[in-house]
Amino acid sequence: MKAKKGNLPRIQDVAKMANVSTATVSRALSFPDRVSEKTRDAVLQAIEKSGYTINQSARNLRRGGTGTILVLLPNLANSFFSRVLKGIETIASKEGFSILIADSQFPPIDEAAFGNLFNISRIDGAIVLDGNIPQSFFDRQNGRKPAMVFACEWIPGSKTAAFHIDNIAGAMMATDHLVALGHRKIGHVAGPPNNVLSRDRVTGFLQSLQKHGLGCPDDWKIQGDFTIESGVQAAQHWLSLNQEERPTALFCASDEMAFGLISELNQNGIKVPQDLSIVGFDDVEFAAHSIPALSTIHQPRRRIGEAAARALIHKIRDADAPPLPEMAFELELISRGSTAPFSNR
Amino acid sequence: MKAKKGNLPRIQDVAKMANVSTATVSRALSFPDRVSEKTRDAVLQAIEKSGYTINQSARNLRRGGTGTILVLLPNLANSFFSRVLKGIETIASKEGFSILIADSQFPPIDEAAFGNLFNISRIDGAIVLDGNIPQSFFDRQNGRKPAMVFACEWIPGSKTAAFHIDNIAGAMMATDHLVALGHRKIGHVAGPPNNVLSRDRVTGFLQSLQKHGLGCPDDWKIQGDFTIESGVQAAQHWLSLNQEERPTALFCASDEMAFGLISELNQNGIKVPQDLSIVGFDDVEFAAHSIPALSTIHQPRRRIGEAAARALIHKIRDADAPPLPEMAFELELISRGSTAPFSNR
DNA sequence: TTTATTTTTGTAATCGATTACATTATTGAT
DNA sequence: ATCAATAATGTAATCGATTACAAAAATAAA
Repeated sequence: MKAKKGNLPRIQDVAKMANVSTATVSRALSFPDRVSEKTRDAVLQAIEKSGYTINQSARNLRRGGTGTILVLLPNLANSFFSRVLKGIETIASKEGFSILIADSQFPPIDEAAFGNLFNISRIDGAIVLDGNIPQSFFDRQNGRKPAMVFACEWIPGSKTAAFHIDNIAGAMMATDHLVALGHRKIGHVAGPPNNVLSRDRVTGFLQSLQKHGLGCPDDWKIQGDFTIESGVQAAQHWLSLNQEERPTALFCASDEMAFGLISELNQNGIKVPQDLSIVGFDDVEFAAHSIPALSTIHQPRRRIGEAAARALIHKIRDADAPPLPEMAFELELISRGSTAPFSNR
Repeated sequence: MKAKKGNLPRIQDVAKMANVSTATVSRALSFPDRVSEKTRDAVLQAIEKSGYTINQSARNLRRGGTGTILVLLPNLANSFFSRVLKGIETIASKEGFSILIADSQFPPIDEAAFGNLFNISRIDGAIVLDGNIPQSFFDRQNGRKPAMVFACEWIPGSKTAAFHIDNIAGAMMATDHLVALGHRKIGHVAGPPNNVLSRDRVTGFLQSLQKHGLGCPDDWKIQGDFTIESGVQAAQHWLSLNQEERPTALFCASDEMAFGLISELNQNGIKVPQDLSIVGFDDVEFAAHSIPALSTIHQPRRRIGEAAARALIHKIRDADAPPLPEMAFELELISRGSTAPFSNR
């Protein structure tokens, strides 16, 4: 009962075995109802016996779709994204899509590489988690483009649906928390300057200060890039400031930076939160288990991933359907051990 | 200069535009040397002008390959894997392969889902990072199977090439370190019992103890599952032990568990390393920045990923070629702040 | 110049599943 | 029992690129 030539069994082989036409086999697989029970059983049995599996390339070619969605993220190694990915995967696999994952920063993606990935013959749609892809990469595409949504990050001004939290509000919550604890000298460790998230978080930070009649001198605004390492550098910067004029609290635009910061301060004998209060952003898994546990803004990463995936699949299935309703993702300030009331000492 | 019907431009359209046959266009793309410079330029120009991109499904169908490799990992959310992934991606993209990533535990993969993924018409090969896939899933396949290698984990007894460190040696290094610090009462927080890594690490742990004439009562062998949460539970277990008969040092089979452990102990007033020394395993990025910084066994995750990808691609290109030479991955004990010499107090 | 060799190009079959359309079988209504 | 309507199945064209084979063009050798 082998397929001839030592090759894989084809739909032809199954058809012959079950004494039906290839069309019937195809229908038995794709539209079971359109086939009588008797033949369906025969087909299924032939499939089982032959070990037939569908040839995806052939199906994709004929159907003009791939059942694959691309997830483009800035940094695979950053644990922040893995939860979002998990949300995407949950939905995608439930809906019968595979996901293709690519890292847009490493190796840095150029137009050619992008064009090769973001191609309707490879993918049905894409979820883009990187707001720094040049808009021109998308515009350059001819013909039918894959469906697309943004998640977490987005390109400002783009019309494409984007699923993300309100970063300004989040930053305000974090800063308000520090103010409420009695801090008046509050600094900020920012993300990379060309990043939308960084910008919104700086904005929220400043809005909160303004609301409370506080200001922030330039050297309390520390430039980082979301990595642990840049948190370490931020600590160096803080240590270099005049002891009397240092902030007594810092809002970090990411948990990772907060960890680097706290660790480096600790090496230098500075205690968090006694000497300095720190709030992070994201509530990565580890935040609850660091020492001290990190106060931070929780964002529902997994739900963001799920929402983005749902919206994308919706768009893939019917490009002209009205988009799914926007949803708001709730933020939550989680107060843990890294923040404490201001004390004069 | 549009393709007709509002559809994507096809190779036909390019051919017409460049006044050559489709065969020539195809050759200009796949074997530039087999085409005269003049026609090549004409073709390239036509491609540029039409915005043509190749239809991958058609190419895959005809060529009988997909240019895609699957990476099957147990848990996307675990930061351990992201570095390995990065290594895989570096090589894969350099060699012109895309990677398809799937999570084997969530949602738990069943035979049908596995068969759907691990299918020669979808992928050219797979890198499997999960040693708990039932062997039967692989055996059940008919016909030509995708190429495959294991990385990090593997199925004991399988003939398939596997790229991983010597876990027994690593566990011995970790345990030796504790012994060298003067500890005599040493416990172990193990990984999930059905996991090859756990088993080898337990073995190495016990071998080291034996070498030094030490033993380990059963209630110093704590069952975990590699997660932070199970580290927290291990701490509870340790705390529940009779104060006089507790281990003074613990070897954790993963850094994640060590973090959970240290954090929970800290909550209960136990200081690491003063009251208890702890070594982890893996040297995840955060290990250098936790408080205290974690002593651990460094494994070159990225290089493992690269080696696995290289070997797989080698196999894909020529299934019968002799396999690439095995390589040893060096381990390193990184001694940081979580371990200290035994003191009687 | 003529012939042999090599390079370049074209024609048309092919990969394997899907589906429009045509045909046959079945069911139900009268 | 007859006809209409519906269900089930089959035939063959099709998706778009690749490539075996054949033909034509260019180059080298005589």
